[in-house]
Amino acid sequence: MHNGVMQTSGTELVVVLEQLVTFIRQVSTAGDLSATASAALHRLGRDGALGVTELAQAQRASQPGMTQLVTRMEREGLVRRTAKTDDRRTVLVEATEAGLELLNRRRAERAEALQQTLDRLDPEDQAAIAAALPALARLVESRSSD
Amino acid sequence: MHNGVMQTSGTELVVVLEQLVTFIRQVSTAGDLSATASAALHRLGRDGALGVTELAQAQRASQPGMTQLVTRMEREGLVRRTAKTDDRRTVLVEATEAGLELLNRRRAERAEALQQTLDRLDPEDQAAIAAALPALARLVESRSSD
DNA sequence: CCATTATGCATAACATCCTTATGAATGCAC
DNA sequence: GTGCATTCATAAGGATGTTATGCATAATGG
Repeated sequence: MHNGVMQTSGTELVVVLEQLVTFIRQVSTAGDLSATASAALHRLGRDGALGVTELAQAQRASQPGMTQLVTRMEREGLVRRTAKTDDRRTVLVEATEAGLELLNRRRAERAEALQQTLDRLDPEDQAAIAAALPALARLVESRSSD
Repeated sequence: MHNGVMQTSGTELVVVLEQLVTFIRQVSTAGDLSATASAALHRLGRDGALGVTELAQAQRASQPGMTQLVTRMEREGLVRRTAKTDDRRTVLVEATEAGLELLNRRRAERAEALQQTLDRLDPEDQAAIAAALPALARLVESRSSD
């Protein structure tokens, strides 16, 4: 490549990401989750039990909306409400086994679809993407800690 | 780890993309578009005028749903309905200037937010991402032509 | 060339999922 | 304890999606 300045362009990255977003959105069909439901379940899978208000803020959703979403997901067996021992106002929400399994299934759907597309690329392109993965991981990492 | 080949992993890419997706979703606030509206407008901006049914299929939405969405976006001045000369059943939908401008504004929002995060990365990470951009562009390119 | 069938869009009725406003229970500060 | 803050739930309504259906136009086949 160049040895000069390799300017990383947010604009170019956004254009690519926009298309990957629609791609991913169309591929993940298992479980019939709304966007908010998917994101909330994802969060619970990563961070463990959270309060309803906490979860709502994390998803930029209203607290009543999150209460209702939790009720729906609870009815479908994806999450469980538990009491917080030291504060009886708080309701902790955690993913059930079925919820975690659904997450994995959806991720597998996406991964497989992506993999098929990756496999059709030139080896050099595949290598370039593979080489950028750690950097992209750090990008989202630095993002989530604000 | 256990082999020498630089294997591009769909699974790892999906994990990173999932987080970038939520990031982007939270950043794009201009115009207050639904996910479907954003995707449809994006499509119109890229591919020009399309029929309502065509547009619905592209977004995996129902045709009546797309009719209603087009009606709403038309009311907001984002798209325009025009007649197709050689088939009077078909209604062609195209983005207006205001629609295209809104697309650009949303993209700029996303790009700026991403850029700020990119700027905080190590130069090597920035370079790795920049180097992977053409490959990622080809990835989505090969995707959209199916 | 006319009857039949297919296609494309719109409308109606309804479901889902979000919002704001508000209430009830619990915790905290004084 | 009284008053205020916090947390979740409920109620009511709005936005946005769905399926079922109708109407206009086009294509097809005797």
